Amino acid sequence: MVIEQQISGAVIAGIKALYGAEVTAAQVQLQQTKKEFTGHLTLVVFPFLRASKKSPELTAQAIGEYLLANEPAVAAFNVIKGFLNLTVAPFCWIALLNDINSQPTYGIVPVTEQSPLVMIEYSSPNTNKPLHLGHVRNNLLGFSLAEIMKANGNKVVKTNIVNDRGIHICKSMLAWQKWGEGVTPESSGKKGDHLIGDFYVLFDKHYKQELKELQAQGLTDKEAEAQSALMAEARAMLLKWEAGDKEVVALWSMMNSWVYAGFDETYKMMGVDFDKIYYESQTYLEGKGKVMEGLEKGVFYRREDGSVWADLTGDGLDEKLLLRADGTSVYMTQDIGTAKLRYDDYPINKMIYVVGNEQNYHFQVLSILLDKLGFAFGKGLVHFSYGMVELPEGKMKSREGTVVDADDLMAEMINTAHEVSQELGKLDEMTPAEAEAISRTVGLGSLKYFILKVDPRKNMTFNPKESIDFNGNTGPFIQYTYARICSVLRKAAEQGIALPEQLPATLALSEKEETMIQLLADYASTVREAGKEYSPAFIANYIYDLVKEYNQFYHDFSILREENEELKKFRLILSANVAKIIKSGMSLLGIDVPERM
RNA sequence: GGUCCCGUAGUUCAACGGAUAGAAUAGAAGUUUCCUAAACUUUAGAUUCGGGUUCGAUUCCCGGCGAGACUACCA
Repeated sequence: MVIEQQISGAVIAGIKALYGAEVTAAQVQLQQTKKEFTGHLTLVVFPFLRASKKSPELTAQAIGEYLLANEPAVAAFNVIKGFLNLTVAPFCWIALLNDINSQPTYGIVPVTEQSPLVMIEYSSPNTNKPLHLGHVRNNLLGFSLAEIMKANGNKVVKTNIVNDRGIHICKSMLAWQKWGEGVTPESSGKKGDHLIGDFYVLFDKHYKQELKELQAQGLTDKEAEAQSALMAEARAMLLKWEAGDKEVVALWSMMNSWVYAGFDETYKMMGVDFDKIYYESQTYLEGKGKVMEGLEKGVFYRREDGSVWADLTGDGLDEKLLLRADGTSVYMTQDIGTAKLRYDDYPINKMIYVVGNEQNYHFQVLSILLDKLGFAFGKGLVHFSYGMVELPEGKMKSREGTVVDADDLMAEMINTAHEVSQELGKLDEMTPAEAEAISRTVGLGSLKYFILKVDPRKNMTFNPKESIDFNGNTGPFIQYTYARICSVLRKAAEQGIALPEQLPATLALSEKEETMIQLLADYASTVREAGKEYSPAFIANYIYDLVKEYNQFYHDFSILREENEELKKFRLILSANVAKIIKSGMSLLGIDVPERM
């Protein structure tokens, strides 16, 4: 914030004047003063002891006196051990609030023609099963990250690479042909992605059964797998698909279209979207050319069996297969191909992959390979690696049926929100449509905030049995505060109170009010930080702090009953700006805030 | 075996190397003549262990213990 920079500059000048030493801005540690102490900002003086050659207390005292005499923004100071607590002059706070109030998009850096272009890949589902809790974290993080990058002045292209080909898809197709021919999403009343997922499970069930029977005949596990007729059929189908067999491709297209319709519904409910979707079926042959190029340049090498490899032992990694002996691509080859396609399509300055941390190794390798192949962006690619969502009993396992389905989860959250709202009597004066909308906003807000407030890199635990809280550090708590501020502002408008654009600098504020302004101003640096660290959690935790502080403020001061008109207007403007920041910050998380609830 | 992550109140999460490690929940006790009580106030409770670097370590380094991921000619 502005005041901080100003004082920071004064400190640098002060050290020079007092001790003749040059210090960098990085050495000036200005942090918010802890609640137990008097002051707004605290300077840690330990880094300056070498220059001052005095005790921490004396050094702090000297710097404090210098600032008091030379920096008008500093109104008072006190020294505790090596910490110099500074009190900022009241007029600065009013000026700061006036500044924030004059900017409808405070803290947001505008995107211009010259802004760098960031491509963010996220979601990237398989078309053989519906989205689950892990995808929910991916989607929410990806969408929020895109919003945060935009807020930091980047052009953003959101992209999704759909894994729509391969043996797993064939399994669903085969199961449908064998045990469900004629069934459609309409006839079954199921969402397309769920229907296909069911067939995938059905295949697995029959396959397991077959293996069991083969093993009963005395075959080993491996022999049984090799002899499985079902698996052989699936493989045959994949070959037909790759050969462009009309019937197989037609079936594949039809079933995929069901899945996409299902996914679209889920994405819509979740509130996420994409600017450009790539399909693996259209890109999986790309990359081969690049690998051959690398082979010619001598970056890669060919083994006797014809397979192509990259030797990464020089980078501390292993050898990596890029083309099978039969010349077909693997995952890595495809990622090289899609990278090339994307850079052909867009002038990308930075590429961010939102992919779980189980693929850390893959992206480490990809980065090196792209770099070796001469892609300028290779080294700079960002693998936004997020942790797993675990259940109390451990990792989600589809085989054990412990997967939490995304659609079910969202429906349940909305349902719970409805029940809680009803119990609290919040829905009494609403039409069914309004009640529905509020339940949805609150239920989804609760889920989104629950996931986004956690440091993305860390694994997190989700307990489906204990539904997500609506009290405390939660989405609804923030939404509620927002709605309440809206209500106060509505009442003020009804009373005909007109708010001025600028507040007079002479207004005397309490400590609490100054703290609120300080907190508000921090929004800008929080957004910067979140962009730099790729962490929506910073935004979430900041908003919570702001809201918690505001709630106490709200209770301590009766805004509308304040008799001093100037003060009343100040508090209304402060409240309006808190609401503005809440709305802005929550939108960076992809969470709606209702004006009434 | 190798590489990489992680370990903080009962639980879920915080803490650029900075002051007495913060919140929320669950527990105990309170606050509705008052702008929305999904709120507020009080209370009790934690850094896996052992070294090192530092004025100062939850944070950085080394080692032990514990949990997880990766180490596929799957994607």
